[in-house]
Order: sequence, then C-alpha cells, then structure tokens
Amino acid sequence: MSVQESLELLTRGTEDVIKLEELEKKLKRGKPLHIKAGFDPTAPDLHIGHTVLINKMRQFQILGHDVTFLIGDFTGMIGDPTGKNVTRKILTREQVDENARTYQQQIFKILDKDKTKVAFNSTWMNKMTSADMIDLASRYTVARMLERDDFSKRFGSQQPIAIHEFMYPLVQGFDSVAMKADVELGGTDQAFNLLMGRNLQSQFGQEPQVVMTMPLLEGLDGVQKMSKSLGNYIGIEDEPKDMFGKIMSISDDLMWRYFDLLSFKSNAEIEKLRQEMADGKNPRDVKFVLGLEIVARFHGTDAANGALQGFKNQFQKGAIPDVIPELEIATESGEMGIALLLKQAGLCVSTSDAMRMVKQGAVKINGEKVADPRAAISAGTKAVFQVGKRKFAKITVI
RNA sequence: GGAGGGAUACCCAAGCGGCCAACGGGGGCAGACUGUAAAUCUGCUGUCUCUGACUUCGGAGGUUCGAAUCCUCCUCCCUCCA
Repeated sequence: MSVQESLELLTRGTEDVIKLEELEKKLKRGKPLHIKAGFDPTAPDLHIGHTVLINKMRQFQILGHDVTFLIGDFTGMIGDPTGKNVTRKILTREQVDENARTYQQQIFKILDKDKTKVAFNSTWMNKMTSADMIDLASRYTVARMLERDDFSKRFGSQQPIAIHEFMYPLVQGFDSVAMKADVELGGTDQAFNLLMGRNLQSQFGQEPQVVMTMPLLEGLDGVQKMSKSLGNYIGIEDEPKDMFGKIMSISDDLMWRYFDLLSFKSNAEIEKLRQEMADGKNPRDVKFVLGLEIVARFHGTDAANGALQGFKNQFQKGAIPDVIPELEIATESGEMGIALLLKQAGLCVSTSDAMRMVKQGAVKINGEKVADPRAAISAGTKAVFQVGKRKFAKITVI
C-alpha cells in the first residue's frame, strides 16, 4: 500500500490530525511507528463507543505498525478530570487492577493479541523520584494549564481544582516521552492531554508525536455520548441477541453515524447502502447489515445470523422466541392472582406494575390476551406468559 | 468566622395548611400505527391482599381536627462577605 493510501485509510473517520504533514513524513520513512493509546481503567466493561478508537488502532496494526495499549494504572489513581466539572474520586489499587484485567480480556476481540503490546504507566511512574516529579511539573505553567476547558470553567466558577489534578495531563504527556510515541490516539476530549505529549516530547529532545483524535460515539439515544452511567450503551460482552436488538433500536439517522465509526466497510460500500436506501430500500434491512457486522465481530458469524433470525421471528412474525426461561411458581392455596404470579416470575417489578400491564392489554397467556387484572391462575397450569413484546416465561404453576 | 439560599418520586422541577400519591418536562414501560425495538400518536409510571388500604416530599421531634406546606433541633449542599 502506498503512503498516500495508508494516509487516507488512517485518517478516515478522525476528528482531527495534528499534524497531517508530520504523519505523512513519519510514514514515508517506511519504519513501523510506535502507536500509543491510553486507557483510564475506570470502567469495568468496554462498550462499542470505546471501540471507535480501538478500530483505529487495528488499522495501524494491519499496516504493520507497533501498537501499544497503555493502561493508565498510575494516572487512574489520579482520576482524569476531563469532562467532569468536579474532582473525581480516586480509585484504589485493587479497583485499578481489576479493571485493567477486564480491559485486556476485551480488547483482543478487535486487536491481534500477538502483535499488541500492553503497557502500564506505573512501570515508569513508580520509579520516578520526587525530584523528577518536580522537574516534570516545572515544564508547564499554571496559566497554560488553565487553558484547558474544564479547568478554566471550574476556576472561573470558583469550583475546587485539586493540585494533583494538574498532574494528570503531565503524567499522560510524560508517558509519550517514556514510550517514544510517534502517534497518540484519543477521544476529542483528550486533545489537551494529547497535545501535552507533543510539548513534553520536544522539551525532552524527542520528535513530537502526531495527535489523532476520534469523535465520541453517541449512545443509543443518539444525543448523549455513549456511557455506562447513562445506560445508553452497547457492551461488547452483551449477548448476541441483546446487541443486535440494541442496534435495531437506534434511529435511522444514528445508523449512518454508526456505519461511519464502527463499520469496517469502505466508504464506497457505505455510500452504496445510502444510495440503495434513497432508492427505496427499507432502512430496517440496511440496519440488519450493520447489526450483522457488529455482532459477528464480537460473537462470530453464526451467532450474528442467529440473532438476526431470532429478531425476525420475534418482532416480524410476533412469534415466541426459541429460548425462553422456564420456571415453576408455587401457590399456597392451589391458585394465584395473575398480578402476583407475574411479579414472582420476574416479568413485572411489582404487583402494581403487573396490574397496570394487564389493564393496558400487555399480558398474554399462550398468545391470548388477559383482560381481568384479578384473574386467578390455578395450580397445574403450564403456559407461556408474556408481558409486552419482549418479556416471556414458560411457567408451571404448582 | 459572618449573612443568606436550598434539600420533593429514576433525573430535572412545581407545590408553600385540607381539592396532594403530589403540576410540568425528561427518562422508562405499554398500546396503536408502521418500515424495526426508528418516527408519530395515546395511556401508564409509590406499594399492597388493588373500585379499597397503606407508606412517601433530607433526618428527628412539635403545633393542628388535618402538614410536602407552620415551629424547634440535626445532617448535607450552594451563594455572598471575611
């Protein structure tokens, strides 16, 4: 692949590349580049929003570059203030270790395990003496530190900024020095920290790294960024059918955003799909293509096809899914009210909730709608109970 | 250290003695429709032995026939001054 082709592939989907011509220069040397991407071990599970960045790492890897997955175990104990307007809680060593293990398990669904280096910044940071630390701190000024958006906002609105928070960008930047990074990848919210790396590298006599930022992926709601805490995420460990279902639930607009950032399809292929939809193809079927690709990436092709089939059965034909939980519910007097039964079966959160569901016509027994919220189910009944479109259980009443 | 302001259901936010299980928005759930779990419209959204009962409005007491609403103390948060 020519340098020009590599450049086009690598910059696809990026938010910003600083500086493009430096990247070109580095690529032209023909030697494998040191690619760095740091992860704060705060979230125990990766979601597909994180994979936007990892996909980019993969592209570098395929082109023969040296990719390092840096776990910020040291910085994780500081807590990056980015994006938060409050001082973040400091993680314990145990939490950091646990989260780091989970990370490693999950990234290799995308990256080639044999070709990926995993590094921890505590390796060099723990060796740093107090004098070294002060030397590092002397390389940047408070005024420039306050240029960072969240710092300036907090400073301006008189919210606290702990001194140690200033260390976060410095340490992250120093990581690039320690690793002699050629390129650092990160989210747009990381721009300040990534640029710090360039700064410190030149101060330490190195050629500054190229900074590439990737956009943050919107969550299922299409508005806020995908995050665990907002609950609008697709976990990469989600079950195939859940993952597929979540993808199907995104809006038609968001679907294209996901194609751009998550699909390994070429721009030409994506453009073709757009054209087909413009020509009248059902957007649902285009979304199937997206769902299949993503589920296959994490669970394999068979699981992806199974998820698609299950989706079609359940939602297009209104059929009962193949695999539904089976359980027994014991009565005391030989019969039980429908509401209590649904609650005990876990299909409704409370009997009040169950009452509401029945009144709304959402409850079915073997496909027959239940009309009376006070209907009693007698012992010996064995049937499929359904609440809404999604919740099923095969219940034996004893 | 001083002076004020605030804490209401999953979140935001009204209410300021009875009409409050508590307006409105968000979110969530359900129904209809459809092109899908999109979009749109409608309804629901404390618990229970559910046409009724019980427990909620930061915590603990008090006043009152009756309090989320008034009083006292406590806890936490914010703003201004020092």
